[in-house]
Amino acid sequence: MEIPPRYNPKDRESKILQKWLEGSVYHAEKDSSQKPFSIVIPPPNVTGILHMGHALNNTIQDVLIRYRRMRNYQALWMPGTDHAGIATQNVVERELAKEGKTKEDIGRENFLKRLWEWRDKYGSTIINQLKKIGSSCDWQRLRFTMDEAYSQAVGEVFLQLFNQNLIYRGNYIINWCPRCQTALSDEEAAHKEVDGWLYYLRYPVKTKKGETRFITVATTRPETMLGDTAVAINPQDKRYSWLKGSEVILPVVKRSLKIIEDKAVDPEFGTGIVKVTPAHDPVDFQLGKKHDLEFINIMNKDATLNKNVPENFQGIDRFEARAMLIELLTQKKLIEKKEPYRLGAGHCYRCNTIVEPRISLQWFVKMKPLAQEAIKVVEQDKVKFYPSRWKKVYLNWMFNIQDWCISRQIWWGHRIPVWYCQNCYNSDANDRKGIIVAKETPKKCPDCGSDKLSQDQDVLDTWFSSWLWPFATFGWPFEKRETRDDGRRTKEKKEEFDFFYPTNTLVTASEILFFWVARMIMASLKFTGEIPFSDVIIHGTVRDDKGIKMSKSLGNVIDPLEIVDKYGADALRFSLMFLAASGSDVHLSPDKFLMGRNFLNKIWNATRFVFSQIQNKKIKIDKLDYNLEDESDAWVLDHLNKTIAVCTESIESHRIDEAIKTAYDFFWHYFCDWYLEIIKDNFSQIKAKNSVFILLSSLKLLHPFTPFISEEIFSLIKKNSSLDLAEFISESGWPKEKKMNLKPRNFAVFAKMVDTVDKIRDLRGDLGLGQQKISLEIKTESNLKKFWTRHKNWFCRLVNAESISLIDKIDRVFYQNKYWEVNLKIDSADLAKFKQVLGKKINHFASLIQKSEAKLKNKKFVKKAPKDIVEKEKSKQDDFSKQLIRLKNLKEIIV
RNA sequence: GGGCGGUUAGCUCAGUUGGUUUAGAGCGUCUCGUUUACACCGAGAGGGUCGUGGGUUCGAAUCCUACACCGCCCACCA
Repeated sequence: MEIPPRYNPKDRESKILQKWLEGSVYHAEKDSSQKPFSIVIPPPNVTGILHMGHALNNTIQDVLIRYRRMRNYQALWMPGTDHAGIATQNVVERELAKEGKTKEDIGRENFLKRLWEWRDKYGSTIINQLKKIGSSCDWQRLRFTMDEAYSQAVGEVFLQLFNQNLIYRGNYIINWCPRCQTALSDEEAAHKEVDGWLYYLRYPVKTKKGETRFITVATTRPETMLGDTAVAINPQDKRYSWLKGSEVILPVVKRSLKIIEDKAVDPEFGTGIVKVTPAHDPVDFQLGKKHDLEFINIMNKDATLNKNVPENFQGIDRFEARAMLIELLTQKKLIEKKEPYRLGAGHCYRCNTIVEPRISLQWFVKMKPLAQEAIKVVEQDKVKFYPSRWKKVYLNWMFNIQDWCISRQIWWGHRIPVWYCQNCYNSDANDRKGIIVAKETPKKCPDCGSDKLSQDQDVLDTWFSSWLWPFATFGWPFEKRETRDDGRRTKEKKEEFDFFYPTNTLVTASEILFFWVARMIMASLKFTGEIPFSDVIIHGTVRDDKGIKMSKSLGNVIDPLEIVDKYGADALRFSLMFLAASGSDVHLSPDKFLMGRNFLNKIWNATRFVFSQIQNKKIKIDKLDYNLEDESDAWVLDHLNKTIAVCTESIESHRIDEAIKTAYDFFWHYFCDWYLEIIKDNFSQIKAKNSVFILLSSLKLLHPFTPFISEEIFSLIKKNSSLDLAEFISESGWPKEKKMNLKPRNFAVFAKMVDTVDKIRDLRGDLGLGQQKISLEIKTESNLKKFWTRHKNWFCRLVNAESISLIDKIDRVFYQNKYWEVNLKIDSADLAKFKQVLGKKINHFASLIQKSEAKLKNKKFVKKAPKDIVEKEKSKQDDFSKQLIRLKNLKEIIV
């Protein structure tokens, strides 16, 4: 067997991936003999291209899934993509624009055709990328939110909610994106601070006595004044009591404004008088409803001003109109002043355009009734968040939940399953007459019998389909059809659903806690009567090395696929998991991935070493076993056992970074740096088998994190041994602690030996010995002499010594512990330097002793602290004193 | 305005219920090393009054409190 000295992931990963996919290793099915474990993927947008956030999110899920799979669960990771209404439509619209066309030019039907074509061509891009980074989803189950079966679920949910009066249609103020030309939910209009101005406008007033006075109102959006229908003051505000009975005239428009009083007006802010624009401000909208004001919509869909404003403003964009107005009002001396002001403005989460509050006829879901149960399950920890602080955030949002605007004025998505009777439907009426909600196209209006029906033009918010993801992906609802569109019978599907659902863990970023996680909990409880998942892991945001969120528009992204290309998917995954402490943000720079690459190379070379030795010595590895030849075997096994325990416990408690750090540390710093170094010149058959055992155990521990290299080496071991191994490492089981009769004293003594190596190496440095060979004199108790003889060879090699003599009388002690004292015999040394070091150490120990003494002299400490702590302190002090004496002696002798 | 998180070595971060840590890791810096697994390596060094001030305690990086700075989320101050 020829193993090259460098691991080259590029060659191997694609082949391994191929093998996995062909072997259907990641397909899970109902199997009553096994326990289920399931995760649904947060479906990436079909338009998605893998970014670091995806890599982080999916690697965490993959670690959990691979771990469970190895623990012999039926581990199902349900994959799929989201149709991403606005985002996808935008992409195809841009494509059309390149051809000089708009979607209106080609019509709805053709446009949808284009969208499906686009999806078929590019929609699997991100899926292939997920495969490339090793995501072990059950790819046979790939779902899409606009699949036929999935769409059935969406329709069913709309119907149920409508029938239960939880969906209604009405004219309300919503967030309107003038660029996407659709309504948005509150969550989709991200509030961001914007530098702007607070303008103080003067409105003329005709008082009861017929005088003309002025009032001043403050606004950040002067153009909305064209839609003003009132001014409001606080009823307590005596300054303006004179206003009652006067007439306020809206400048430019010359409309008479109502004067209303409302507690909502803060007398402290601005001038204490508010201009009220009921059709273009959420607060004013409420005021308008309350005080029965006139609602004047002044904007078109694209935020140009409409025919309800004076002619010279019609067709002008809102911001241009603002500038024009300011100029005009300035001329008329109707602007008192302007102040710089930071205001919060909603931005479209798809295109970042400032949204416009606008009244329009939309569909809404009543959320309060849905929230009740979803609050309970989280309060009672039936659904748990990791880290737990998100619980509060979730609950706070739930308590203040607002109704959800679900209609979107776009074409790509689930068409709203509503038909209006052209004969008897009246959109202004507050009843449901002439509204037909159905899953199939209805023929006649049930109210009047007319056959003139027209379907709602809008589609549903994308999240209205993704909130069903944990159960709709399994084929819910089950009652309605005999067979599913994938040919499987409904009964089978239902059984499978019962087996895997509720799912176990959801892994997601905090950004979609409200968009998605909260809504899934509500939908699942409502429609399946169960929680969708019991654990929610919320990971951090991926940032660059300056701490700025990675985003394409800022140009500070690191492309995960580039990292895969350069260093391999394993390196990408390893570094991400190593750096991602639970819940905290991940700061990345390209060099962070070197850590992963280097580690892979280390694994590779450890394997190379073990197998080259096995080959050279013609050792046959025919059985996977572990034997204690000497203390080194016990010592390293003990560490392996601890590593397995910690790793397992860490993954179970969602502390993934800790798991990988522990495995890494063991492999590199115990197995490679010590065990392999120790056995190098004593590579016996037992040691060979032990090495293979440890290697295999380590690979299994690492497999969830670095699946490719562990699979590769696993099959390499399989090929080059007579071991009876499973075909894939994922089928070979999770490592168990190997119980052996390990005598504690044996590895305690051995551990001291390891420590002695460290200390002698330090001394070599302190003495400035360079490459000088030394010889050692060791004084130890007689029953440890055999022990020393046994380990002499490797010990000399690791400290660069020629010989060790075991003596009974020692005249100089460079190092001591409770088992032995060591003298270094040297030809020459840098004594000045050493003296300095000794001085430093003497001071160090002196101060430690002082601290320790102070503690022990403190009667309260001795009295109140637990006994073992006090004992420990005493022995510490004892040890320090011994060291101090030794160092002082040494200093005297050596000088 | 409310809430949350952070502040530990030059950088990025661990440090789980206060005492086995004489505050650790990775990267970077410096020194030494090419002894046939690995220079994508090995051996070592330097570097921290754990944001600041109080408090609780025998004992605080760890718990409480106030403050400072940084970041995030929510909210209808026009």
